[in-house]
Amino acid sequence: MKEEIKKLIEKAIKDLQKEKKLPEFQIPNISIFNSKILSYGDYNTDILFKLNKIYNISPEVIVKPLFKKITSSNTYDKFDDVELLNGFINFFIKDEYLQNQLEVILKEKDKFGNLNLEEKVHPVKSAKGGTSLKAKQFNRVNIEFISANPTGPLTLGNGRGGFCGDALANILEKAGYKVSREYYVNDTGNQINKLGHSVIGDAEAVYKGEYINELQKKIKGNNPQDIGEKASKVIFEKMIKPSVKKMGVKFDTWFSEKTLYKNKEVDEAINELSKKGFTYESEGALWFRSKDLGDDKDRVLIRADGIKTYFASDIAYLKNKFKRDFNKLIIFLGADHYGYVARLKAASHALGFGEDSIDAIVMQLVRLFEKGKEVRMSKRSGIYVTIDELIDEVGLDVARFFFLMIGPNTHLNFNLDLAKEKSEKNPVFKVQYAYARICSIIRKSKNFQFSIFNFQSNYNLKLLNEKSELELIKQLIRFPEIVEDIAKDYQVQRLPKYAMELADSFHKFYENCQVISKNKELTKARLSLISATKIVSKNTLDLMGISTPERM
RNA sequence: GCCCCCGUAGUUCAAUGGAUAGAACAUAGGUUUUCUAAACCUAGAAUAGAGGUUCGAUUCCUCUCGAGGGCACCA
Repeated sequence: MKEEIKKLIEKAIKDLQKEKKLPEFQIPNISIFNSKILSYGDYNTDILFKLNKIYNISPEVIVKPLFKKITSSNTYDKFDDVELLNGFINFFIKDEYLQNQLEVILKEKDKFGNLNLEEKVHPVKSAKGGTSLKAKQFNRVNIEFISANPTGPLTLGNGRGGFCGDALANILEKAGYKVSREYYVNDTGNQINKLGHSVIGDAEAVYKGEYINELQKKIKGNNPQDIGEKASKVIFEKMIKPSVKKMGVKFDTWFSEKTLYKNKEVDEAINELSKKGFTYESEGALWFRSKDLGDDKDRVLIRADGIKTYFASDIAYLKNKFKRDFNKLIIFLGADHYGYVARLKAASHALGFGEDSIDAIVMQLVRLFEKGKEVRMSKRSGIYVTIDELIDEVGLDVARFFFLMIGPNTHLNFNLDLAKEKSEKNPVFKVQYAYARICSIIRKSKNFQFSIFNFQSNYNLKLLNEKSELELIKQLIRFPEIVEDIAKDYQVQRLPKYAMELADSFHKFYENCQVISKNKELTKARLSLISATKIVSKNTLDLMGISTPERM
């Protein structure tokens, strides 16, 4: 709907420009809002303010002709009213249009909300000022998340990134992108050595916890590197992979850092940077000129002792991803890895891939609180809550909803006791309950020869004219808009919020309208409505990876 | 010291620069002979502080206060 209003306004402005009633100018991005207040319609736009601000077009000049243009086109097959108020244009959707949308939902079913966003990518301006002819398409997306070192169990922080990454991947797929989920396994390097020391239990031990004690029983020896590798394999296979499975996340690729070394890709990457003049030697080490490319300082690729840094393999990894033909990389990072962003973008630029091919989503850390005081979580101290513990305590659905509700920029204060208590009152149940209620009604409706699978277009949907019925349909048609918004700004928390609003609208409808009644026509119309609601609820919950119980 | 992020109701969180700042939990009260009361209805309750930009600021800018993270030839 938002898209249609946008087009309507764009066309009106263009027409006025053709008629010389408006000067030529590039039409800015037109924002369409869901109105918060009934009297302001269903949707509204602030475009008049924008035109005034950007092009200094005084309202007197534009308001009347534009408004006339909008209202004179065949607008009224969709709107009851388009009105001008306080500088906003408010749109009131026609009931009939809403009622007809149910048929669309019932036909598209699980495909309702599918988009083709990659076709809408804007042309890119080149550095010289011209506009490049080939529109840049970010349609093959690689999304990397969790990527925790194989040195210990997955923590709440890993879980947060995991759930958000997985949900975003689902949403991007829904929006029409080809998406690949990837976990980067740092199976070589210094931390493996430290893990070895920890298992041996010598003076250089850094990791602590029950699992280290367990590993000590199984793995014997005194070569830290050797033991570290063995231990990390066990951790990866017996802890991380099962946790990921428990989280309901499926990765397409588990990418091993080691293979980058085996295949000489690290050397190749360094050579390429050197050839292009982005490196120099100093104090016996090889440096990358990241400072020239927007980073705080230059970074070491090969240390004076000949060991390649983690960052060197990171560049090789970056190159590898682009070589696999991905043109958009999304990387979820914990706030403690914030420093990577600038150097990764620098590396991407140096390798000849645009900086805008990489989107780093920095998730703020999860902080653990107990009895009002913060407990510092760290794998090294052995104090942390694992994602397994949380799922065991509250269940997967609650855990997912819990993390998805919170925006990535928010510092999350976590209290396990509160989470347990909250699990019984978690809003996810309100959403699932709505779904179960719908299923229950449909089960009871068998006598009406109604089925979602054979919706008859002769059902009289015009009977759906109660306020709560129309409000519910308005929620339903917002679904594709929500998918689009999230695909663009990655703010995953909009999805659980929408799920709650949808459930809310359904529960209100349920209180006001009896679905199964003696009135057969009305019953069929209302069954159509709740069936459409069932579809959209399921589509929403599926994107979040949350189950849809038919009974509760 | 420099960089990033945050500060919103008693609590946990929302709000692409838009109109009267939303939920949930908690608190106080109400609703069930009708399709599931894990629901619905009602009430109270918030933008850390001071300036600035704007027709309009929770949102952008500056400063102050407060919390967290990052600034390695570690990963």
